[in-house]
Amino acid sequence: MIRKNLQLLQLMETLEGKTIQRNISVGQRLIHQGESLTNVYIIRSGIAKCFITEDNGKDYILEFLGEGEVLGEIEAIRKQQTLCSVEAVTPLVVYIMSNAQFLDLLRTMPDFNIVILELLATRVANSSIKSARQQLYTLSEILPQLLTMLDAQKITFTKQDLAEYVGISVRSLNRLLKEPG
Amino acid sequence: MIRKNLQLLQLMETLEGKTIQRNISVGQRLIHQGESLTNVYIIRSGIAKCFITEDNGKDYILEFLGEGEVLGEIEAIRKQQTLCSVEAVTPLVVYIMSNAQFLDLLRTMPDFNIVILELLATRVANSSIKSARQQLYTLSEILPQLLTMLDAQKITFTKQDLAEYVGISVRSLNRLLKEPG
DNA sequence: GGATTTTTAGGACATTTGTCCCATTTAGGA
DNA sequence: TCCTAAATGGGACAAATGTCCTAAAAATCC
Repeated sequence: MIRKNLQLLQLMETLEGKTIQRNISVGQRLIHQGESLTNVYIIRSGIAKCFITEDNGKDYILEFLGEGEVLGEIEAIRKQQTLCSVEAVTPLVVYIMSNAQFLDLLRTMPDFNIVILELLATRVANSSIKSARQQLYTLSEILPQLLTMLDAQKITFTKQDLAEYVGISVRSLNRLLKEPG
Repeated sequence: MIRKNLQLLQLMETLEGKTIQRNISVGQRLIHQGESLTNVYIIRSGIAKCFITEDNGKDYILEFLGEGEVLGEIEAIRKQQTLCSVEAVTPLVVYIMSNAQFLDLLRTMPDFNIVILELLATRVANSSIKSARQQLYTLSEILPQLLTMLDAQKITFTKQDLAEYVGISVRSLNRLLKEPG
């Protein structure tokens, strides 16, 4: 539900001094879908949501990202425009490095390289599992698990965010929250 | 629709002699979901489908993979069991290397490393876009694009495969193919 | 404190999709 | 060529989800 990468977080701590940090307040948008990025961000603390806005105006939340997760790495590696937007769900502290710096670390620091490889592989795995679940199960089968996960974290999401995460309308979400119990 | 990676294909050609090849016939399953893998495969020719089977017995096709695409790299990098199955849709020729060999290439061959990084980044991007589309649009909005793509390729998929790719039942697919026209 | 905006809840109806089933067509094997 | 199995097409009904709308509750601002 909320991804973390403590390994990378540790690694970033060893790099302090070489990186800049910035604070982002709730609701502020760090990355705008479709723009060109010049920096890569790594979350030091807080939670962000990463979402795609489609032409019909609807949003789909891909993931909630927490400590040690990277933003903009896909774009830096592929040298393309951003495919999603990122917004702070709680106050954020992020490390900032330029694309060039990021690519350089990948090239020259084996530990960093392997951590990013693992992170990307994990992203593929998670997003594959998520979309398979959403396509093959009814929401009433998925929701219980989701609610359990939510209980485990201390943050409360808005209904809107929850609905966008599972890819349904708020109306349907409300219905589901009522009926099965 | 059918992913390819010509860059990696070229790279593999330069490595011939160091790798083994194998032929896979139509319908044969190369990778079984949940098993432990000891090898990484790279498609030299042909098309494979990569799919997840859920507990309720339904399948969801993540991608169709063609020339230069890799199989089992996620598992080799993460050292975990396979998250999906892979089956030959057309006859396949694949390069085979051991996990150790794959990880070694990543470590020692910068070109290989960057190609795999790009490939993983592209996977994340594609799968994100695919699931956002499927959640936010009605199938009747997606199907036309899909059919256009299909036309471009020469292979014909079974209705079953098509339905599993878009995550609906064959019945619904048939309905959609009738009505809008 | 009162006004305003955001969030939450849910009724009513339309649309989409699934399930179950059966008939027809196609492809392959003996 | 005949037989069987797989693939295709579609009817009828059920279930899931969306859309539109309205009202109450909660949060925010001045």
